[in-house]
Amino acid sequence: MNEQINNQLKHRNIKPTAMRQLVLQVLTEQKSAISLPELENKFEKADKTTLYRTLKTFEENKLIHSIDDGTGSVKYALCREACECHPEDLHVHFLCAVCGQTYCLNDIPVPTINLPAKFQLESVNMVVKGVCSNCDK
Amino acid sequence: MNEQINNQLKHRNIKPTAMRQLVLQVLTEQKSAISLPELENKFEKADKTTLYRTLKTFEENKLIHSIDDGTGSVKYALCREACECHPEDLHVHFLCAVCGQTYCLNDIPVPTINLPAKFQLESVNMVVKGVCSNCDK
DNA sequence: TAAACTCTGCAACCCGGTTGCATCAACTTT
DNA sequence: AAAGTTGATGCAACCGGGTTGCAGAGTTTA
Repeated sequence: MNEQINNQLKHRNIKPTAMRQLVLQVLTEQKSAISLPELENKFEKADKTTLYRTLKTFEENKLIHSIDDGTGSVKYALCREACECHPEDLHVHFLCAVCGQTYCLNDIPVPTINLPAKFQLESVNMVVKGVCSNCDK
Repeated sequence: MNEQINNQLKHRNIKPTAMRQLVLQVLTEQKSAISLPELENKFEKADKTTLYRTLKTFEENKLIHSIDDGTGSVKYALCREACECHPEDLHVHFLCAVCGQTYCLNDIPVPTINLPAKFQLESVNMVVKGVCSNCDK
């Protein structure tokens, strides 16, 4: 049993059940964000609802964050350890129009926006669409 | 018959049928972006498919642009007359977490992003979520 | 051990979006 | 004007992601 996985769950106050360990394992192995339907396919036999609720639990506890890249299904990716999902933690996401993968551009923070008067900012979703370095050969 | 409406359609090379005139009329009256289900409700008797295809035609011809604000239904808003929906035409959108309305912040262009090497940019979707000036009383 | 609680799995549902197909309207061609 | 062509419209049905209700399995607590 991977101790690292359990520590991550513990760190976010998530009870480490077998399902959750497996799901976190899969998420850790991903290089790009993964959707619920994609996650389903990673398992031979796993219930959609359980995976759905697992992802929700992970998101509520800020172990992962969700990305709506406009492809029709929300994708999920691991948060960095210190992440609290506040506006200052947010980064840009990149959707490749060729391979359909969505990547966290962790090094690119979401630019600050000067909103009109009396507009309060809570969060920002910024998705850049284009061709990724893998597909631009 | 509103001549203005017909000119707009003509300007974008869209044949001015009765349905299209009506839909454009509704879109023109909106202060915020409108979704397909919302548009359906604006009409007593109108088929979802027709409205759907009308919006698609409008979008293809750059009369309107679509906004995925993460609420589950795509919203649409009029483009400005000279808009060609190129990256430099893009502006920020604002979703109010209280009233659920989505506004075009036409005066706020999407900030330029320096992508990693070999990443090509096509377009950007930037949605700021918060509380709008109407709800912040 | 019994009670309380949480997690899991199945079934069913909701809803936005989309497609196929038949019909209708408008515009061409002869 | 009749026939033919094209595109727009309307209906029905479908698809797929997301979500909820509920019962049963597993875990924790007293």
